[in-house]
Amino acid sequence: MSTELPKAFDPREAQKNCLDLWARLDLFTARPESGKPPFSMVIPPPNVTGALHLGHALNNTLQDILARQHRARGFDTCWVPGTDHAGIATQAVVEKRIRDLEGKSRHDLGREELVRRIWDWKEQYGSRILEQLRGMGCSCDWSRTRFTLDPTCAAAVRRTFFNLFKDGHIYRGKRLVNWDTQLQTSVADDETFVETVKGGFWTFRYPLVDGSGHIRFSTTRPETMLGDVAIAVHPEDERYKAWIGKQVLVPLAGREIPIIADPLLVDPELGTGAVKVTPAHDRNDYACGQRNNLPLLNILNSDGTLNALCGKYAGMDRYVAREKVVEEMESLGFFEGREDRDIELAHSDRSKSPIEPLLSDQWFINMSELAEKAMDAVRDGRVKITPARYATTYLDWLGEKRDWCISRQLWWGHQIPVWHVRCDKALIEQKLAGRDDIFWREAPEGGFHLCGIEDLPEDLLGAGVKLTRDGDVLDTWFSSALWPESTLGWPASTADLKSYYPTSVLSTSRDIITLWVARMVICGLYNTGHIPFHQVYIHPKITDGFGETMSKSKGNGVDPLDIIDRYGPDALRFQMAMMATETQDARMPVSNVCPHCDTLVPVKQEHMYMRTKKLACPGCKKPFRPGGPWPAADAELPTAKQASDRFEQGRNFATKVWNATRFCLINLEGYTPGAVAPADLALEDRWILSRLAGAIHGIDQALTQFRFSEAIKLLYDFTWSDFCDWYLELAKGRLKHESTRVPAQRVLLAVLDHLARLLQPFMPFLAETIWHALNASAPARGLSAGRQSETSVCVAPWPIADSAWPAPEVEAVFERMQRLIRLVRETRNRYQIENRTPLTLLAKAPASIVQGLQPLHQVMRDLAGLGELTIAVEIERPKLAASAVESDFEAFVLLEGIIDPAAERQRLTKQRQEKEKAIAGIRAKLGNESFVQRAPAELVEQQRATLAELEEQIRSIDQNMASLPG
RNA sequence: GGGCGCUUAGCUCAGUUGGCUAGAGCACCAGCUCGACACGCUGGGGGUCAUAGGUUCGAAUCCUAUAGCGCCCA
Repeated sequence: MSTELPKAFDPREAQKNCLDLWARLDLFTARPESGKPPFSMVIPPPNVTGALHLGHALNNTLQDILARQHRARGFDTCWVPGTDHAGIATQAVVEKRIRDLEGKSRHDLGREELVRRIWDWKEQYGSRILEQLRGMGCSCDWSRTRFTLDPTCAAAVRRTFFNLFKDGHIYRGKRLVNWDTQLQTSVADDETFVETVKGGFWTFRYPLVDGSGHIRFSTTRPETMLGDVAIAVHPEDERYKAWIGKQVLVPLAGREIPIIADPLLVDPELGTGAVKVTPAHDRNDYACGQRNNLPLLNILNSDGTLNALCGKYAGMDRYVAREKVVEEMESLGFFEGREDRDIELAHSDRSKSPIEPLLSDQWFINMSELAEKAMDAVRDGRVKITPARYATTYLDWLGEKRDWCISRQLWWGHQIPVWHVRCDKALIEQKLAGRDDIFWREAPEGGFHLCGIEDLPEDLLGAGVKLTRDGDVLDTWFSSALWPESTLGWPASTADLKSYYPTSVLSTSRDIITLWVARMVICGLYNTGHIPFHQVYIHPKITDGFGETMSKSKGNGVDPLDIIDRYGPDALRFQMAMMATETQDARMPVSNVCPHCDTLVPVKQEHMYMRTKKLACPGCKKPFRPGGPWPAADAELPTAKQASDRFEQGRNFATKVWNATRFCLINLEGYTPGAVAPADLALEDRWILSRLAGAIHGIDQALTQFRFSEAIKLLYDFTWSDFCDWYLELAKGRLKHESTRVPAQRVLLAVLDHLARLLQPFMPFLAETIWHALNASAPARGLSAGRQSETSVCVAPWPIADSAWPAPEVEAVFERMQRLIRLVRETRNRYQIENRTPLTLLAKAPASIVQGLQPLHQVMRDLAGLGELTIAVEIERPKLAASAVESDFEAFVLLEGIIDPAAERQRLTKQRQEKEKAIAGIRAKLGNESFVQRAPAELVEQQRATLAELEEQIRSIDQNMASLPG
């Protein structure tokens, strides 16, 4: 009953079939009631608006390997998928769309309508990336899919905020933020970019109040003089030492401010050595203000105009005011001059407008106490970070204990559950007595802050006292920080929480160790009293061929969907695992795929950033547009997809495994399942089982330590070099004879069965397809009793090596045989002897080795193409032979009769003459002085090297001639 | 400025606590359509392990310095 498989593995077909099968069998749903030990992970939730990129492909392949391997090992595996609402990124996408399509701003729509529109968008596109992950084979528990804004997560956010507020960890304070005056929101540091703009550098002076002189200083932003609260000088600066503590007058404001000493803010070598201090509008000044207890004077409105504090400048745009201020200072005689200067200015990613540092009211979490506990969790090993060096990143950052600003001036997100009210304290005390779902405290700006677990009605305190809800939303990282417990149902005490929290492993990228990992530990400990995960694995980064991070705007990225399309999901996963080495980031050279002829054209650096608009294919000479950040399809030129030939290895491997299976199934004639007694195992069977045991052990070890690359390499080498190159070749002989066929089939199938199961976590589509092919032809297989196999390889048990398999002595014998066969093959190649011509091999070795090799004689004859084979303790040294002398044997491949010594001598003589001729040519060149002096140095060097090589070759030829008899 | 990492074959990377002649894939060369596989088979060439010192019986591996590259934080 042999079934012949199609010639090649079809990844597309396999993907479709497997996804259907897995969905139908519902294999990935976790079952806390199963009684199995739990293994759980939460996915780092990708942005809802996002699409799959290589980083996702990498991280989720690695997580899936862990999930699948643990499932196979009998763990109740729960891998929670989900997406993140990604505050500003998502809001910006939808806002831009509305602006483009309808010409409306968010203020035109209003808060409620905008949020509704974003939800619409989310419903439409929000599951795209999860579908793509499913297409990669990720075995998430899709029934547990979460979204950071869904009711379950919202409940966790609400409870956490409430508790933190009640416990006094949350406070309201002032902070300098990056203010986008156009969108009128603060933006995070990583949402800004720096651009050089033309600006000015103005020098002014302020008079000392006691009339003893003037102090000169320079600035790039003259309008901020309206908010100056001090002039700072270096304490060691002899020019100003005497003036420290004196008062100067800010002429525009009529304000007297002190001259202070600050060694950190002031560099006495630069400019005049005196610096104006505007703590409300500059980061460095702010820090200086904190150090020196200076007041904060905010001079800006949220739209970038000057505020009421600025007198006659109030309401004026800051850039207009800049000019007016200079004019007035000049008319007062305090202006000294201006020079042009290039200014490095931060701009908002979203609106492209210049960022204004602005002092504003924000909500903060005080980190002093919370951070310490999170540090302890890593220090005492409850949370283990791999690679260990990243613990430093974690600890250093938490050690700074910088308070976490959790408010954002956005509409998309969890609105802060705090209501402001101004009324008598007595009223609140009276109305809220006995309420444990509402907590209140006095607000620093006057009135009270009320925090509720549920939304509070406006008239909570009575008709005359209106509650106003805080308009800000929480930082997206706030809800992400609760992800491990919120996805599992906290604050409710659910079965999931009980079974799967703390989670087993968190796998993520190194650049969010601080933003995300540290905060999850903080919140997990605070909310549940337990760490959120036992292990943190930090995966490497994939860069392009030049070591640069891949990005859309650079056009140097590879789209995983293109890779799946071209090479299949298993090839993508194979390569991702292959690249996950411990020490360093991996480069992935990127190519454009010629749309005309499918040639891979490597991306060069000059092609990036749309610098090259048109490329000619080196293959078909036709033009195309390189892939990358192109705005829209070009009617004139087809745009290339991007790919990388690195993925060929995985594709080739899949084909190799496929064909090994095919071979096996073609040779199933007469197969019956049944046990193979150890005594019935041939030497090569014992060898492959020993190798298999080694591979299983190595893969297990590697995966425990997150050495994904090592694991897949072991599997690759075992499959290709041991199983295919040797074992299959050896089995061919036995499969031909009826007497030896059945045991050979049984072992072959057993090894292939193990291979499919080992492959499953890494290349699940391939493994599953093979599994089904095996099930169709040999549903019962295995060494012991011919075990009936599972419907899906995903639930087939992870291989465990039999303790009887490892056989180092067998491996030693086998390895000796391989060396002997290679000697014959090498000789054959060297003398260009046809495969059909039988050779004679003589080997001299100690008795034990002679005996060990005895069972392999037939196999050696087959694989080396030997007519005669003698391995003995005593051998007469032959005259004409290729020889190898090794520690455990001496071997000769007879050439007598194969090669006529006279003809061989003639051949060698001719070869020698050719070499001599070449040498003569090069010597002539090198002897020519003008060549040596004027030719490029590397060319000369290369010629010299070639000369040396040729001379060496001549010596070898001479030795060969000398060994010829007669 | 502070921290972390990297530099090994033409390219991309392995190389675990120091230990035989430093490995793999791709690329290259030669030869193979022999009943799994040309996305393949067989063999081959190719490395001063960034540089300079040091520790050691022994260093790609440990230490110091230098050069170059990358990332994070300020």
